[in-house]
Amino acid sequence: MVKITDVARHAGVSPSTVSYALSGKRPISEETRQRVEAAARELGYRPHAGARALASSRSNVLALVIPLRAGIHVPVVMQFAVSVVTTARRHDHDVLLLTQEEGEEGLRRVADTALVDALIVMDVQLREPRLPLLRSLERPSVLIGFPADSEGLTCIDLDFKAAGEACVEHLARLGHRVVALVGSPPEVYVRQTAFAQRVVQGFTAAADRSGLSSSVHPCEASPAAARLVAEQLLREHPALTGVVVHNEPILEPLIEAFEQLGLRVPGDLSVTAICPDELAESVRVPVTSVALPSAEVGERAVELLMKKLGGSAVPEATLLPPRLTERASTMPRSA
Amino acid sequence: MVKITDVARHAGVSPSTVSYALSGKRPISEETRQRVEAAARELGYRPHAGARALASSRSNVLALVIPLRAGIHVPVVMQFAVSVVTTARRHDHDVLLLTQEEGEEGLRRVADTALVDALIVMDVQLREPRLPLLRSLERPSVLIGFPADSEGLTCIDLDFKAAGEACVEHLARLGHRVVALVGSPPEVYVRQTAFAQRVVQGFTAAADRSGLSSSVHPCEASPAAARLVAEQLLREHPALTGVVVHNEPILEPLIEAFEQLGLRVPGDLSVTAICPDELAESVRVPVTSVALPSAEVGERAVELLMKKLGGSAVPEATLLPPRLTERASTMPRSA
DNA sequence: GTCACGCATCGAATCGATTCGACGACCGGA
DNA sequence: TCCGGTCGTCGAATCGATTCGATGCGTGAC
Repeated sequence: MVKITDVARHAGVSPSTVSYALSGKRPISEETRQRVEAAARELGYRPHAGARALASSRSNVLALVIPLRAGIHVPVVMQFAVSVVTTARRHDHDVLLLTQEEGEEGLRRVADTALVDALIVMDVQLREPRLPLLRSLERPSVLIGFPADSEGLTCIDLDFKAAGEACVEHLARLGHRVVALVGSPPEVYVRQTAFAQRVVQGFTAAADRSGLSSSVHPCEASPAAARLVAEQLLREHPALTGVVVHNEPILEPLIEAFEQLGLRVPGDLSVTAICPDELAESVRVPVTSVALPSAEVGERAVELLMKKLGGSAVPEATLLPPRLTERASTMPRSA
Repeated sequence: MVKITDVARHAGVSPSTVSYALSGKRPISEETRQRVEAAARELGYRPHAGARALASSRSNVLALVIPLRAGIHVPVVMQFAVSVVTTARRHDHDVLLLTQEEGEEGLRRVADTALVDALIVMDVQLREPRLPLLRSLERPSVLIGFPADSEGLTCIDLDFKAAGEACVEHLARLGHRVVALVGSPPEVYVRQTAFAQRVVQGFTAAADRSGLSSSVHPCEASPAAARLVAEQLLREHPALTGVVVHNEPILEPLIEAFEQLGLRVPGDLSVTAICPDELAESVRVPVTSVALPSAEVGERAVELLMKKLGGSAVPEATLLPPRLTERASTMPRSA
């Protein structure tokens, strides 16, 4: 292993000068800097991560806590994770992967051992048990999602309430009067996952405001369950002409089920969804949707952390406004 | 931050004794050990990761390189990653997440800075450009998948060739004479992903051995593409009664397409797949399948690394034998 | 010509653990 | 009683960087 003293000797300067030349934390003459850089390059010098962390009390590693529970759409998590890693690398940081299984003890461990400088926590619940811990850690964190009491924490997410509203308003504008929300599996609501509830809030509020008749239907993430919900909807709400889907895996099966029941999309039924654009576009009938911007959320989350690490203040709440893209699955209600 | 000297003082011993008491690397009297442990617990002592890494030249971190390319089934990657993290934790290690985007430079960086002790590389190609680098690193690695020349490396994966064979043999045993393989998207073959090719090899070899007529059909991962392939199969191979699917996202759409074309599964067409059990069971007609044991592969990969880190020799190749589970999608060919 | 100031560099302390060699106490055997 | 050998503990060196304070040199002002 080549170390800083090797570089120093090779460049004819002291170790501290090497450090300053490479980090730029103190002015170094152009000529010396070039010499140091050349020496480092020639010898293939790589600062030892542990030594650096010890001396600088910065590990340049972020922790990312990912969920692994049922009812969460895996590709979204993955895309988010990739975006976090990519953005972190742009800021010269690496990413340590933690599963939720580790729980609070895991967070405490990586924070207290100084293994990481900061934390990103996904899948935040409305009543989030980890909040006291996160507040007490000496390391900054960013939550993906909004707990009930986010006081003193930094949170970011798509504005799911506004997303629910946007879908309803879009349908209302097209003249639909009876709408339904097909949501996530029941367990997602039972454990009070924040974003699922907010969609319901927005959906219901906007429907009430616009005087629409509305109903909410949780649904398991299986094609069979989708068919059941489709049948139930037609039975219980015969006048239904607008559907909002917030459940990625069943988007396509649900539309198929409707069509097999004799309803054309969008002819008889307009469908909108809250899901990744990629998914909305891959359905046979491309679906009008509010994008789930996982990549953007990941990127912004890392950037918030970097600001906090840099000592800057950041807003406690960052709500990304919904972006609705019209596609082939919605049209004005036929008279 | 509470450090080892604090614990030492509190327990009335020297720092080195604390270290030995907690690590067990030297015999310490039962009584002192208890005192040290009590002190550590009371003060909430957590060894500083950087300091520990510097002194012991072990970071207790593994690197995991995940693919992010098209045509790879995301849930499999995710399940694998989770299993790696979980197993690593059991061995007191953490996991650093790298994307393939980082390339060789990323591998070199984390290895040379001693940020990680060892590496796990997923999505290995037949002609794998990273091999020379991996061989030259001073840190052990495990590859998920088999490159063409795996000499001197440690590789592990499902035995995809045997998996392809198992599917064909199952169909042959049931009396089917004309079989087809619906495979991964073309780009997966073009870039010579090892596992995809091996399935084809096994499939073809077993079909030839059993005197079956066989054909291979790459397929994009979209329902529309599945429908096209279904139509093409019926057109070009009217006598077809057995299908092997090696493409997770289209498993369900493909079966639906067959049924819409008037073929009953398994009545007219027996279908087997190579995919996670979970997926095979969630299809409307549960599919006879060879399991894709991502969790097991992840676990075994970590354990191989731990052995290597411990100085033990490990086998260069670990091929997990295929495990075929009969479900509702296959039956003997009707006369 | 002298003094003060600034820039570039150096030396030494520091970060917080692990680990090696040494030392004292205690034991049993001769 | 003396000696060799364990067992348990300590002290000091070490890992490889960063960072603070100090120093020396050159420059410009008076």
